[in-house]
Amino acid sequence: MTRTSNTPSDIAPSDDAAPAAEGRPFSQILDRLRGAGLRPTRQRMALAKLLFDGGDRHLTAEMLHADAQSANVRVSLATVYNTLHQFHRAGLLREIVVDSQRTYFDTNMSDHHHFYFDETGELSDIPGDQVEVAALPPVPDGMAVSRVDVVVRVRPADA
Amino acid sequence: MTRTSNTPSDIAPSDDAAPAAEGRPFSQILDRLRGAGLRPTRQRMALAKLLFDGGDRHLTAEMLHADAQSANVRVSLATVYNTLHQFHRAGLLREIVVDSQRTYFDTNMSDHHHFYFDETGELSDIPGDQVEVAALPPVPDGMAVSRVDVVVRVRPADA
DNA sequence: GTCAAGTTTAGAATTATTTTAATCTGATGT
DNA sequence: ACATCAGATTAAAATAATTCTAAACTTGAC
Ligand SMILES: [Mn+2]
Ligand SMILES: [Mn+2]
Ligand SMILES: [Zn+2]
Ligand SMILES: [Zn+2]
Repeated sequence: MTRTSNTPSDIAPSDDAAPAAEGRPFSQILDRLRGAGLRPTRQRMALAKLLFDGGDRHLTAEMLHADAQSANVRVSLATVYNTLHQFHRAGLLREIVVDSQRTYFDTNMSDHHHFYFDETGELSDIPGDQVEVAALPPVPDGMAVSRVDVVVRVRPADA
Repeated sequence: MTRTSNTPSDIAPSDDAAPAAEGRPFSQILDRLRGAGLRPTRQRMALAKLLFDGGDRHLTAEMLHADAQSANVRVSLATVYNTLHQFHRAGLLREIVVDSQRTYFDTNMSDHHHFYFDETGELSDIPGDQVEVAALPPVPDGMAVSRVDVVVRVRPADA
């Protein structure tokens, strides 16, 4: 039992023998970070947990930061930004541009597109197979497509 | 000849009998502004000219402001922003989001999509008929599609 | 020409994000 | 366990795009 100090004991101020309301996949997250060459620090672990534990999410740095505070995780906003970008580079998150003035990160890495609700600034997924982008024109010389984004902007239908 | 002071005489410091190198469509622009319920002020006329005189363009407020300065048109950046948004509301310009941190305006109002060159931050048009977005999923209840944007992100092919 | 409403603008304010530089922590070697 | 240091976190300052404020100017109508 050579445990140095790896155990993330204070990720949330819960009892030691927590009721496992949501918290098994520690090793999963750990592996994910390790696999990405990122040290599993307290804050990265906590953020990863918040990000990946509950289904697909679209969020901004501010939102994740708020989430963290709610969960009694102490992280600076700067770290949230750092972490989001690192996760993005590591291929764990997608960055979505639908609104200048707000950068969204998407935990859903599968091939898909988005509805964007202009009013509320919210995003929702459109499964990749429900949109068909047919017949792309030839890509400019020496260039390669890195991604095709389809954004369906919607607003409340009037009357 | 009841001309009060409508003649935009100092849009550029050129001779009075200019060689017409590029400058006929004054009435066109005038009508466009009037039609949009916007007073044809010196700065709006000048900006409209810069915007609509030479083919399709994708530009930011800063870019247009620089353009104006080059053309010896004195406009504040605030006015450029105001004007771009007014033109947009009036349906003379399209606003494109491809890069948080930069708002592009597009003088091409026809139905079309875009290539986005991540490296350089440039945009180029893809004619509407060269992309087919087939099979959109049902739009969420009470919502109506206001626009479908397809952005093909490209980058230099490596090797 | 007069006047009100609409415009322009300098400069301050806001907001999202990045940078700085100092401090801390995790991993490794002993 | 202990030292060590590259890598991580952070408070605070800096940046950059955009918007706001309020005062000064134009426009269009009468
Ligand atoms: Mn954000
Ligand atoms: Mn801009
Ligand atoms: Zn998504
Ligand atoms: Zn365009």
